[in-house]
Amino acid sequence: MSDRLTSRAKQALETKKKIQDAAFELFEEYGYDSVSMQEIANKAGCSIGNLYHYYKNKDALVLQFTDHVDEVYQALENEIPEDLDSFERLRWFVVNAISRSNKEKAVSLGFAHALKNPELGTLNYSEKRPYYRTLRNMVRQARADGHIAKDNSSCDIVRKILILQRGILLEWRIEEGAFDIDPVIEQMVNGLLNSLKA
Amino acid sequence: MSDRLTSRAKQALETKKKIQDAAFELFEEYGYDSVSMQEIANKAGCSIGNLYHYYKNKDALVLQFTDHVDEVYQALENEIPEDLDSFERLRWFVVNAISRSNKEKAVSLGFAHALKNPELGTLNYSEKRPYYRTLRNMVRQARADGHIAKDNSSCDIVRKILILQRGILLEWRIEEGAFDIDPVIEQMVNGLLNSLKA
Amino acid sequence: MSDRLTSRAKQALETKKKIQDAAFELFEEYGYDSVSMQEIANKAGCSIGNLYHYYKNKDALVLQFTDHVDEVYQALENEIPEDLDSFERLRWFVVNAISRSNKEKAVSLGFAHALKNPELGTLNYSEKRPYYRTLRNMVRQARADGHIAKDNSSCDIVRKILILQRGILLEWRIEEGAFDIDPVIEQMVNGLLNSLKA
Amino acid sequence: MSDRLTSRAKQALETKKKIQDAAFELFEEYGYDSVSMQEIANKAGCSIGNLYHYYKNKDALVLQFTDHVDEVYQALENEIPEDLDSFERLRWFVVNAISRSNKEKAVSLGFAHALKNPELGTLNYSEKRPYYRTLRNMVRQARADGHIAKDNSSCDIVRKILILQRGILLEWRIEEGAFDIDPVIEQMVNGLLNSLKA
DNA sequence: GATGAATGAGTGTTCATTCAT
DNA sequence: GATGAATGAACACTCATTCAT
Repeated sequence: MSDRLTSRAKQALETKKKIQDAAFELFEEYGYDSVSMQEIANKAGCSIGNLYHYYKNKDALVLQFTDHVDEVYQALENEIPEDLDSFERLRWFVVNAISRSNKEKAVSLGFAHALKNPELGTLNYSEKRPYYRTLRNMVRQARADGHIAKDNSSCDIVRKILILQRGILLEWRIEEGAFDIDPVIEQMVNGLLNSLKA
Repeated sequence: MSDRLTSRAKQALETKKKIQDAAFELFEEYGYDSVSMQEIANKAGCSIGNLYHYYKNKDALVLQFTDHVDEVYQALENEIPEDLDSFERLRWFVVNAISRSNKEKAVSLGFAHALKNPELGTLNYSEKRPYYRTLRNMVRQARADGHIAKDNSSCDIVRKILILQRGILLEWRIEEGAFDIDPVIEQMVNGLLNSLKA
Repeated sequence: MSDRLTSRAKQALETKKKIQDAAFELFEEYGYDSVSMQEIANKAGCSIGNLYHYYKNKDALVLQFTDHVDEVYQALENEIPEDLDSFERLRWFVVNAISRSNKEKAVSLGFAHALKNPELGTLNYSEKRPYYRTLRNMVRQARADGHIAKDNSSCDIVRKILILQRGILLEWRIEEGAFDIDPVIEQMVNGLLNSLKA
Repeated sequence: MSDRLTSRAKQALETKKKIQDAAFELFEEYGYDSVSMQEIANKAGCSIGNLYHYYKNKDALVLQFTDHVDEVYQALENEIPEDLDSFERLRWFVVNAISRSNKEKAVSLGFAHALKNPELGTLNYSEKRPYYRTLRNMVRQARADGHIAKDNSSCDIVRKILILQRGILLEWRIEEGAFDIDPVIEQMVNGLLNSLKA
């Protein structure tokens, strides 16, 4: 009996995974709006009804990706090399956050989704979003430590970093990856942060 | 007789204007995809059929805005102060192009539309787009005149400028205009161009 | 004054002719259903409103062609050579009626229209339609004169003639004129009439 | 369990049948173009959406009928009595093909559809259409066996047969079945074939 | 005589979602 | 757990027709 349940549970997990993957790939290729639940079901090899067994609605399907976004950044925060000063920590974090935004399926899909659905406010600045809070704290620390000129408010600096990040990700989407992204990130982040230096 | 004709023509122009305005405002607020022809007709105070009397289809309604985009930039090119050197010309043009992108209905709606419909490739880099060509020529000139370090290719520089422009416009859209955009443009463009200096 | 009216009247006739021709050519090429009033107006070089000035509605536009159909047959009746006996008169009339059906724009368009709009009953047999009456009278006469076997009712014979006529016209439409129609008419009519001979 | 599945499947089949019948009857009565999907749904007693669950689009609804046309003729070919000579085989086949064209829903609806949509070329002569190929082969055989006068090419003969077939079917449609079709078929086919005899 | 702006019901089609099985 | 039949509102778009000018 328990064996059977286990195999059931296993199958359920597998099905959920299949749906997840199918949805991700289709959203990635055609965009949220252009993919129908039927198509996801077909690709996942299950019925429409089953889709709704695992996800309340279509939005829930895409939210599972965007929900991981903050986890990605939080993981990154823990990877910051210990021996850097607050300014170098900020530089390291920003460069790697942008780079990873681009490499992590979850983040890049979340970004694409947010672009197409601005009314959801997914990208809006909010002190509650862990990523924004982290960024702001790091900027504040660097500023407090005298690395950054005082005529730049931390709020403005965070905004400029976000502008850079989004500009790069957007360009990457537009040009469909037709350039070498890491040097561009490095150069532009350095350009920005150096221009803020005390 | 001529008065009568005029009054008919006038009314027609007014109706077209009403449709134009209604479409623009609805697209601006809810995005192209989320606005139906019925809603535009309602807001314009006319029938759906009349919408199609003036515009071949929904796309034609949005294209009337986006088609003017390059004209806006071309007009700007003619406004560049005469007495600047090639580097200052570039700086002036980029700062004002971004600023105007944001103020001109046509450009900002075109940008929003392009974000939602990346498959149209409206924003893709192409030597044929006058704006991109102008930008590239100005960068080349500044580079040829020795204002820009040779380790930056003009292609890369144009890309970085576009990244900045799009990042700023996107942030402005996301935050719904909740910050002072002109200083941000000025500072970030300066930051970028200074970092490229020879 | 009378000159002006005359020129007005002339212009009116010309406009009507233009509309007629435009409608005919478009119906001929694309079929009644696929041609819109707007397209006819464009081709005729006038406004939609003017179309309705001359014709009550779209049906009236096509009916002007079909209304001429009976005139065509009646004209033909008067052309029958005088010196033939009643059987030969019938043969002559049927052969020429079919041939002319195919050559006269009015008839061939009327036929096409009737095929596409069977619900109008345009082709239905009716003692009132002059063509059918003429045909029937000629058959009766030939039968009365002993040229036709009595086991064929005139009603049946008329039907067989119509079957032949319509079959040929239809084939001609289907194959878009890709065969020599007159010999086919001659041979098939002869084949039919000979098989009816007393 | 299997009962339950069966009942679901049964119901689905019934619904599909209902849609099929509703579509057929409406197309038959009013013609393809004049029947809307809404009307079919109403008559079938289901929603429009469900129509599209079973059929990709309106065309698919009519094609299910017309697609079977050649099968009907092929089945007929296999029914030809064995002991006939090539001329009698031809006569048998033609008489029965016409008769069956009229009795088989598929063929008669296909014919009606083709009449209304000549641009589709459904009825056009083509060596690829099995029915035309069969007909041609039988004519050739009869001709080779000396049953048919050499001054008639097989191509011409096939055309004449088709003219007869279509003329009869068309007349039957026009007169809405108001005559006894089988004797007419028999007599006219005999009349034609006898007139071709060597 | 002539214009064309305006109407609005109608078309085929899509799709997220529900629910009986 | 899983199915897929069923829903129906919504969409972009068409077009014969009217009527003020």
